[in-house]
Amino acid sequence: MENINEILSLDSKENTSYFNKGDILQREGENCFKAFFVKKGLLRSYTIDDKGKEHIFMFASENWVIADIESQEFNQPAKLFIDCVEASEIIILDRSLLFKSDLNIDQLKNNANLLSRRVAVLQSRVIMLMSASAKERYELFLITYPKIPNRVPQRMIASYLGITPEALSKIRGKIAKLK
Amino acid sequence: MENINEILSLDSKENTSYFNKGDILQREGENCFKAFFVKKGLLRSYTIDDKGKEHIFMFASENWVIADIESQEFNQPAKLFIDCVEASEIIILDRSLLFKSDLNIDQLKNNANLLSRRVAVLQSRVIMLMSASAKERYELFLITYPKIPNRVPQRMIASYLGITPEALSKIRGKIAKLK
DNA sequence: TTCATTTATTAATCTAGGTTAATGCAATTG
DNA sequence: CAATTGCATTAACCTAGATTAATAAATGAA
Repeated sequence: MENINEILSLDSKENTSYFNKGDILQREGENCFKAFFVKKGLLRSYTIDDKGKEHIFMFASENWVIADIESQEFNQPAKLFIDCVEASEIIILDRSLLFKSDLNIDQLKNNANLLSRRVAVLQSRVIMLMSASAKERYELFLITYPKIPNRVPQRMIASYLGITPEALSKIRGKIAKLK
Repeated sequence: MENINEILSLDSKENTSYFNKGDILQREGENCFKAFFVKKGLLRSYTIDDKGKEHIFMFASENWVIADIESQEFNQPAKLFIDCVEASEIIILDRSLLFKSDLNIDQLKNNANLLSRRVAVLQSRVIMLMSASAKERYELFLITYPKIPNRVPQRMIASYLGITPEALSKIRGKIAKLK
């Protein structure tokens, strides 16, 4: 198998793995050379801090790739857990594919585009976290990812926004009252 | 001029621009197709929110590239200001260089590496903003970027950390007292 | 179906960090 | 040089969101 595009374009079930809701694909502390392409379902990546609190870094639904790029980039054990929010069909990719020597120009350009898009998304996330209130972040989340709220529990959205479920509930109450 | 590596490897002064402290290289709302490679000096990128408050997204010192990748990626006018914290020598690059059709494999791989590194840095920034206290973020900043604090005013570090100068001053007071 | 677990909501407190404001010091500028 | 402007610090007060806790509804397992 030569590259990501080839792998993903294959429609065979041979390279697809099937997971149940709650299955853990990657744990903190493990070696991590894998990326996970979501054919169907919904994954999330998250840290658990010293107080045992989860912080969701990212959701990945259909046609997204999720991975602990920071740990891979610096050759460290995983910082992120990755697990299934829904039963999911996943293609497991090896990170080395991104840098394999036999990739052609188009494949490399495609990789650069994927990474560029990811930088863009993270840039806007950092700016939001620094400059917007919890209510503003929630409202932007609803606009940016309108399908996610129907698929994940409230408390995970709160975790993604960097607030507690209680705070999100209060915000939702306030928004509902205004309408 | 064919690609970034070639441009940067040239030691001529022809492709270098010279700026003074405070000079603005990019303003919010402008078209932005440029990236700025820092040969010497220190740049920063930042937003200004609706209350007029600055939020520093990134510093770039020697050998780093700074750009508003989000706006470029989504073909939007710039969200970020970019200006000089110190007098600086800058090579101005066009974004299209990243995707030019005549780039060779090694150049493309180099681009992918740069982007990958950037994703990694942003991942850790997001996780810190979500899960660490202001004091923890400050202490990590000192470890991660030990040379920056000597070159920028306190208030810019506060802005990078997502807190006010007053809060940072209080934190520094507390740390100093413990020693 | 029943029982247990997870989830969402509400309310009473608490606190990290924001806001405002005053002071003393650099650093620029004319 | 004086004079203005910008910066760091301190302190009094304020607030968004955290914490804790109690309840009720939804989900899921046996």
